[in-house]
Amino acid sequence: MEYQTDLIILERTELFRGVAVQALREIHAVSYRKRFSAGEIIFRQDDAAASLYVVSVGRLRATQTVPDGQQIIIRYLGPGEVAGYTTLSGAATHPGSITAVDDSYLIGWSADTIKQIMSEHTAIAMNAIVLLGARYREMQLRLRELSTERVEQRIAHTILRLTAQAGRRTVRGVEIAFPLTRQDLAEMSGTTLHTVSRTLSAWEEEGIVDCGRRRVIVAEMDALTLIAAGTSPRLPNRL
Amino acid sequence: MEYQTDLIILERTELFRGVAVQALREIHAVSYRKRFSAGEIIFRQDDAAASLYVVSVGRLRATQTVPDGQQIIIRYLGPGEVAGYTTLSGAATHPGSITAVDDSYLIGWSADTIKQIMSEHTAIAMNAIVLLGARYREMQLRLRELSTERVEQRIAHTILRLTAQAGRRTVRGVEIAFPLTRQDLAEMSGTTLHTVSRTLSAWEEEGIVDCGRRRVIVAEMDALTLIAAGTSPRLPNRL
DNA sequence: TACGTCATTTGCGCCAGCGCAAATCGCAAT
DNA sequence: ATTGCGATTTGCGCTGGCGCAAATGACGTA
Repeated sequence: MEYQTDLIILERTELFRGVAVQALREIHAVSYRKRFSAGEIIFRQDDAAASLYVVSVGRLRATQTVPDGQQIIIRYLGPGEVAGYTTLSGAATHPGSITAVDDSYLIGWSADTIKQIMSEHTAIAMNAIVLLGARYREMQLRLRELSTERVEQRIAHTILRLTAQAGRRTVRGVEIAFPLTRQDLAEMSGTTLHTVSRTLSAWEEEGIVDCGRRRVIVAEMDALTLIAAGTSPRLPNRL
Repeated sequence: MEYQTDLIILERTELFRGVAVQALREIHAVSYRKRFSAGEIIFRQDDAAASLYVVSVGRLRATQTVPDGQQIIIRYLGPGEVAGYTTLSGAATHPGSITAVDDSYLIGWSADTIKQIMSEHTAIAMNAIVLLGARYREMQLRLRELSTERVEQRIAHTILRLTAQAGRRTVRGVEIAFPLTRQDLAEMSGTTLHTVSRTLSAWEEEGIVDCGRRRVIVAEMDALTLIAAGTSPRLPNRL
């Protein structure tokens, strides 16, 4: 049944979209399965790029670290998403690290295998192009946000992005479906955990969010969207 | 001879690397040539992504604009570089604008044509993946810089990147080979033209750079590299 | 040569958000 | 329960760098 599950994941993965089931079986046959516990490191920054994974179960976090210890979070990866695109694009080493934030099962291929697969299946190469294009565009957007918006807007955008990617409807609102500290939010928004904390407290007071330890629930999506757009009334002393 | 020149450009373009000359001729045969004067717009943000260009002669600037008029510069494109990768990756519209900063000649293909070409030549699809991967990594790097570094370092990084991309050796140092305002530098570094001006003035005083109207020459590459790395002595009142 | 336009420089004041530090809280394990 | 650790909150002071505005300078044009 793991076999079944993995096949279903592969079918749904952007990278393998439109590939015939028969081909998918072959691709699956040359893959390997690997388990990582929460906190384990999948790739370490600057390690040789030797494999590519698709997340089957769990969640990963991609980060970039600076020598002095600071780091930023590039993105989170959920089921069906691809970790290690660097392996596709032929770079020698990983530009960042990838860590499991939940216990995770990954489906993997060696660099050679995946290149072989791509050259045999044009559709997959095309999918890779689409996938990388989308990520590139997302980065452009974030770069723009970071350059032009103030902290409150950026935090709002970050949270909105997370709900879109891993939101779960609950009675109290949309919950981000994995543990997330203030520090994490700060590393995604380009600020400090202190500022995130203050901002969330203010929003909580207004009933826009409802959050606790490592948990964020968005109660009023619309209000958050307004803040993200920068069109919010901008209360004189929101903080 | 334009035909000759274009073929040489295509041969050297990352996108067509490793493609047989014969195939390249065919690819060239289905392309069109287009001239843009300095200041003309090649793509407008949110326009339909209908074509892809390779720069033959000249230089382009890719930007992203926010409704309120602010913009950031994503990158500059010189001879041999690809404008409109969005067309490759199947997005409906351009995520930003592209403008000619010098008089430029571009070699273009329609969206359908380029997709056709890619599906016939796997090597080109692979090149596209490499190309997008490199750009994605560059964006990750810039995002990290913008999140973790202070203005002075970011400006230094920006200038170093530009010299690497379009540097020209002169007796006075390495010159950035196209007109570049303080505002442009600001939009690449995530700051304001005022701060860029102040910073350059300080550097000029120390003999690190030598710049004028729309022109930057780096006299002491090493000093700039140190500043970029954040290891510079950090004079108490550098500004 | 004079003029208009655009780029650049620079002074000055201010404030968003950072850094530090201390207190509190919540969860898990013993 | 108790203890311990990590997450979170919050107060306080400071400052990097922004915003405004005015002056100056460089270049193209008539």
